[in-house]
Amino acid sequence: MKKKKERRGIHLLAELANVSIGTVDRALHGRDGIRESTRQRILQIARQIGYTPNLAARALSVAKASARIGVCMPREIHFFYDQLWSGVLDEARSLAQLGIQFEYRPVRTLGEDDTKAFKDLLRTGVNGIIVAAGNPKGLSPLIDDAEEEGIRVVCVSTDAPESHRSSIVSVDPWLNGCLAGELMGKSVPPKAKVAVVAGMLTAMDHRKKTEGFSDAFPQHCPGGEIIGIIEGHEDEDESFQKTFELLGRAPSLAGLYVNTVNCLPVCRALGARGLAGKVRLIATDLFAEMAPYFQKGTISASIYQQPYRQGQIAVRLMADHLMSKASFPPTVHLSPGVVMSSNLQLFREMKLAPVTLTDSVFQRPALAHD
Amino acid sequence: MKKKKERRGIHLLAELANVSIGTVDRALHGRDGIRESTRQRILQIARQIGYTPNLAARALSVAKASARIGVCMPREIHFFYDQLWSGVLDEARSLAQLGIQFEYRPVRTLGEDDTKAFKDLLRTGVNGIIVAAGNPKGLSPLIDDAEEEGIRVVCVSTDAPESHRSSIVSVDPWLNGCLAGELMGKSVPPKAKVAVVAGMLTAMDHRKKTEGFSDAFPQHCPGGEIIGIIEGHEDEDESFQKTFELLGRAPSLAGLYVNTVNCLPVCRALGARGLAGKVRLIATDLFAEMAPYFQKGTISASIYQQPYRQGQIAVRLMADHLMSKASFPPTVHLSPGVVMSSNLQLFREMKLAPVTLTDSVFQRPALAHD
DNA sequence: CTGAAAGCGCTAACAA
DNA sequence: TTGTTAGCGCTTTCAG
Repeated sequence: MKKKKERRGIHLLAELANVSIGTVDRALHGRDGIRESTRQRILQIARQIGYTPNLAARALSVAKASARIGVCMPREIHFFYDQLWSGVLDEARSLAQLGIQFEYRPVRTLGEDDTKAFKDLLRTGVNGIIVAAGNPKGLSPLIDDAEEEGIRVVCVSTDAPESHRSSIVSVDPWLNGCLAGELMGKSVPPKAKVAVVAGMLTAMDHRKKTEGFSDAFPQHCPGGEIIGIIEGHEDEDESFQKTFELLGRAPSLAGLYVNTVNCLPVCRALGARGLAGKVRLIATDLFAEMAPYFQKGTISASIYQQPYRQGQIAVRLMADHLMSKASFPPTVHLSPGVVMSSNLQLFREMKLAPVTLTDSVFQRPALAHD
Repeated sequence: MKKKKERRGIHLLAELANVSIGTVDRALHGRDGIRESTRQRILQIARQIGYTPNLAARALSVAKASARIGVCMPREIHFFYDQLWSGVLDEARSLAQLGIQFEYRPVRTLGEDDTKAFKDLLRTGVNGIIVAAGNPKGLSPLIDDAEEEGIRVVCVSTDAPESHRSSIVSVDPWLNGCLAGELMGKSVPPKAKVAVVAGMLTAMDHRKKTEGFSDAFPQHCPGGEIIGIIEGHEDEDESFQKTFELLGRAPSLAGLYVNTVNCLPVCRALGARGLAGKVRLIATDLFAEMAPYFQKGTISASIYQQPYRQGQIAVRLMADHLMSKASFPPTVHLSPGVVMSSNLQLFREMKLAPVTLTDSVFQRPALAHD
């Protein structure tokens, strides 16, 4: 009696359909050079036995000819973007082992030269691009061109809403403002007067956040009023002075919402007026230097945009598509986190850079969370 | 001129060290049957060229003999645990393709028969176990035995702190309570009186949450006072009645913290007293039926324990260890999320179960977030 | 102690 | 239109 070897995967299918694995491959991948009837028969069987491809084998097989993902995001070493990069790089590392390659084109600051970097990526022949679109007008036509040629584009953190990008991973800025507004509305007394410190209202992101705040705050604070909107233009001195001046002018101010990362000057202005802890300050994003202000109670809460996860998810989205033809969700809107002094220490921004000791040449870096 | 083929990985090492790939393998894996000097030489070279193993190839090669992970968690179809299961199952699915197998032993409710299920898993010969330790006293010795034999145990959501489990993935209950306390303290006026609705204080988890709340609340509400702690014993009627009664007794109550998932009866009691929206209600966890109470303002906020991510992370931790000898972080404490009406819709509990259309037999399910 | 070789499931190039 | 075959990088077994 001939001992029949137990076959699996594509071989099993071949055996069941009485064809060769080559034919099975053609059927599964919609390649041509196969009779339609055979293809249907094979697909039918595949469905019946619940066939799923072994991705490890596929990755191994295609090894070099595999997918390449281009990444274009701001470098700006502090604050938000280095976490975004961490998320991307961590995820990239674990995908590298599945044969996916990465091409990085950091730009100095958001929107600076990003069209150039984007074109450059196109030229090097990537299959997908992840981009923080700081400059949507300039980028949109390029994105459309790329998509036209089948190169999928995922925006991360900053959108190019007019373009035909495949997906956007971000915290919706309007909602971000809403959450701040709700939190503020619930933590100041009725009829309270509050103000907003923005970067510059010409930036879509800051405008949307301000709008969200203005929409939500009155709903949660009966009779509440927004008595001022300051533009700090991301300048330390300007932010300080304008805030300082506002605090002088409106001594009854109950709350301040800073919708940019630049909250330190505002904290100092509050301190200088002796109002630290008196005025509810809701900030945006998180970085180590904010910690003391949380502890002193100067900052009441911060709306955290989960940069690490944004990076991680953008990469996974693209990789899942490239590896398994997964379709893109049109948008992935993460919920912003609320940071307060209680949970402050749990955020990765507060951790010392971990000592990564590679105690063995064949160890993968440990899983990171955020 | 003979065209020399470009070698990679283990073959490259072999070539450089002038040995066969078999020897390289022995060196890298600390297997015996190799002279110490050869091993050192090979490791040295590996380090120099920055060798990293191709995990896809490894997975493919070991295919069947690969790792098996056992999972033991409550089934309880509603609320928290089905999200925990989703996280586990989604992550499991993508790992299945890398040759990792899963063995599931759901228990009916937390702590029920979990020692039996755990023993069962040990018997089937898994290499790692993920368990929601509802019954730490019973489980601890079993966990210790398992670890003794090299079977790594990761607790998820509920800890067995006395045991030698390799890691715990959870939201720290004390901190959970703290965050609720801080949020409450900041959203009621000074000298406010608030109360806590717990499940039963004999449960460690509920006690810790209550403690955290009691620690944090007074710090953030000058003169604030906790005037009552109710035990609802997870019983709808009891919770309703006790809350209703409390609200009658203490009409000046400004806030209520419900530290169990069972907040609906409390919402109803508030409604019955005409206090919905007047008393700040901070709940715990999230499920679809809570939505209308958010919209009406009955529930001011909820502390979200990220069950989906807990499951996901526990699985990844174990897989990374089993596949790449990654070491376990002793604890992974996630930050709880704050759910308010603004961001409510972004949580997976609020989404309809998505229609997963498998438009191709070889498609992977799309990435899920939380 | 070390080398050689088979095979994991899949893709791609070539043969028939 | 279909079949055959050579790898992808690694583990494992069997010979030397």
